[in-house]
Amino acid sequence: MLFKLSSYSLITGNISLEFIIAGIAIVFFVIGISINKKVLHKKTIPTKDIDHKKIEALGLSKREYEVLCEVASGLSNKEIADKLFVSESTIKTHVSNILVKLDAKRRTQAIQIAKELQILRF
Amino acid sequence: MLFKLSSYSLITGNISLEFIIAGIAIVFFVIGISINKKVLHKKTIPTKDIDHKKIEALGLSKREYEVLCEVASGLSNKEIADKLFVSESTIKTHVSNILVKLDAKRRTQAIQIAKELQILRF
DNA sequence: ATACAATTCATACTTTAGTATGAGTGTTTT
DNA sequence: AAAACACTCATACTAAAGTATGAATTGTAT
Repeated sequence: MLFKLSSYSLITGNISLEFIIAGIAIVFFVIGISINKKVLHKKTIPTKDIDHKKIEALGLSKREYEVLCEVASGLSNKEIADKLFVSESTIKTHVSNILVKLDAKRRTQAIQIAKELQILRF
Repeated sequence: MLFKLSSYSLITGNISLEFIIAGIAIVFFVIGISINKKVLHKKTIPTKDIDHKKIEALGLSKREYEVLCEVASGLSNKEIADKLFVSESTIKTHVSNILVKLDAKRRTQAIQIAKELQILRF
């Protein structure tokens, strides 16, 4: 196919040779991109860094975000309380506020939403 | 630069024209791959596919794995029950069995463990 | 100084999650 | 056929999660 194209360029003359070469370059440039995307990077997903601006925009305080991370790691309120040296009551308050700010009904949903918002790592 | 290359091909004559075009194709093919890799996929991490063998090894049934996915998406037992057209009681049974098989104390922990085991997507 | 936000905690309450147990119905395996 | 398994469901219970309300403390901005 490549040789047919080059033969065709000989027939049409030198006038549009630059355009043909440029066309080939563009085609293979695109092929290179798509090959790389579909073959070599078949098993990748984009992972952006944590969006600190979005955390602020949501009105999440430093402590609330800290609690959110622990929730996402699978800890119970009591376990988080012990880890952060506060009462379970305090964690409950934080979690409640987190749910409101993330518009979630449950902590599991909060985790999902937080990840979609790129507030939490995967 | 592109036009200089094409001019060069005119000077050298028609003999190696195919090779020059092929060379250009290869060059831009590689450029396409590298551009795609370095610029567009700067923020990517490898994500393995779901390890179905591991699911089996854990003894998770098809239905249990189905429930696990819904749990991870942030749904409540009742919501999962409605989605799968079974009773909440059934979902509770499934979740309980999932926790035992994943050695988790809570559903949030089960989600974490499942992701570490590459049983769930991120 | 005072208004404000963040953090802490408690108490009381409702809801959801999770456990234990037993059991019925299919399907597959031996 | 009988055993084994997967799926279903119920009831009753305990534990954890989540809500509502009020309040004290501390640091910070005005």
